[in-house]
Amino acid sequence: MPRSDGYPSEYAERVLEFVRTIPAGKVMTYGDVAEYLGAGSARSVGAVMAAWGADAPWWRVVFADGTPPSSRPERALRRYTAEDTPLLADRTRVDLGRARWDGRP
DNA sequence: GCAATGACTGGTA
DNA sequence: TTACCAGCCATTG
Repeated sequence: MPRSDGYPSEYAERVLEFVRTIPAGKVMTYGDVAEYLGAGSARSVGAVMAAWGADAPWWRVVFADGTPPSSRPERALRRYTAEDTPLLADRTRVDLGRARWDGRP
């Protein structure tokens, strides 16, 4: 949910900008985003995604175990199929061993 | 400004 | 394996 003033904080903008740089077929964990960003924490990144993630590829940011966030996991799984993101055998979690982005082009 | 909230994580049992 | 816990910090009321 956006701020009542309708404008994201500077921190939120940085998070969203970085998430948009994650290439299709790759993912990062909340903790990774915070680390590469050099600010905040996994929890705070989650807060930003919950508030502003709708305008970003939120399905490319997952829990540390590869589980996609939100109350709409089916939406995320559909994206992974479309982007050829590697999944685990159960097809409910991302295979972080192969899909985790190192942050380098 | 303070307290509660949560799309987090790693440790412990 | 699952369940629970303390620490974490931007956001909200």
